[in-house]
Amino acid sequence: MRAGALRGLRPPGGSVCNARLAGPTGPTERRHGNEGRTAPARGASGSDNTGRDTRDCAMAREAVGRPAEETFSLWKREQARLKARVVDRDTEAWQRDPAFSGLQRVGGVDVSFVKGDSVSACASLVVLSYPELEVVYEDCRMVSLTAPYVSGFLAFREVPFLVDAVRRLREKEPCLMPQVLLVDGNGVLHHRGFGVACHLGVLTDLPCVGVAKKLLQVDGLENNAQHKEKIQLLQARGDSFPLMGGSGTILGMALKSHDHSTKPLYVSVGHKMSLEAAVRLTLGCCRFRIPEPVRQADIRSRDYIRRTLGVPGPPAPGRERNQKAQRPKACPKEGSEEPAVLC
DNA sequence: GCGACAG
DNA sequence: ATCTTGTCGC
Repeated sequence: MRAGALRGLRPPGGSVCNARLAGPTGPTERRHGNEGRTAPARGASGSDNTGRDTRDCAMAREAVGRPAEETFSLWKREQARLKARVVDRDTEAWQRDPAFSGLQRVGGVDVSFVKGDSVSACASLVVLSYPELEVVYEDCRMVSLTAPYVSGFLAFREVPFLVDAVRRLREKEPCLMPQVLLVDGNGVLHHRGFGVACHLGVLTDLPCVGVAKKLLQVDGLENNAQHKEKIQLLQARGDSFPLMGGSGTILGMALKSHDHSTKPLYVSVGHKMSLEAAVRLTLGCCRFRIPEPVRQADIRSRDYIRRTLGVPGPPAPGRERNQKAQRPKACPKEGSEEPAVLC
């Protein structure tokens, strides 16, 4: 990688012992459709389903167990409140341009996990030049998740750390602020029309696109035989078909992003962008099946975890990898081959 | 008991 | 998300 252009690398953050957001669950939980199911338990050894383990270690880990029903009420209210701020049309000039001229920086975010742990994770934000798709900024940071994964509420688990990353970028390298973010997950293709891509978009005020690897089965959408037939009809990179919800609204598009990929991507509007532009941009960012910004965020966050856990050395002092060129350049060298992505 | 389930 | 070896293909 071009170390000279990378910034924002940080030592692992202190593992703050956050209090759990939601208390242990009672046996009277009610579930609605496919939503709101608890993530698979990952107890060290024989895990009992009595909810005991979350009690015993309530101070140490969290993000396990099912939140109280009251928490879901709060989360739903918050989603409804923020949903009113979503803009589902193009707001920037480059979005209307066939070649996206004017677009220079595309961001990608992701959260990767430490294998046997549902709390420790690495949140990453990368910025790539467009259309070169070269990484010009990287920020990986260890975080302690406080909320468990519950389908329909992914944002409450991951978004706070992604907003933090955007804030750090805004403070330290505002010139590298991406003009759009590709998010691993859905936008308006969601139980309540407000997925993680919308959530992050509203909180950062950045255009966002939701890119999911699997179909979220909501509003009548099903990964059934008919859906699979449509997928098989996708011939070449760029082929797509609309995902129409029960109300007749188009919630997103299934997109074949690579000539040799069987599974499509599920693209939906996050914020400040039309579905048409979202699909076109996603395709413009694909060297492989996964859009490069999201792919790089994923690769780098996993590498960060591997390096952080793999090197037994002192976790605190011996940090700082080869930070060759600290300054990527607010002013790249004359005649440099650096893509012109700066302000 | 089995299956479903954005990440 | 993560657990996992080889395997098929460019």
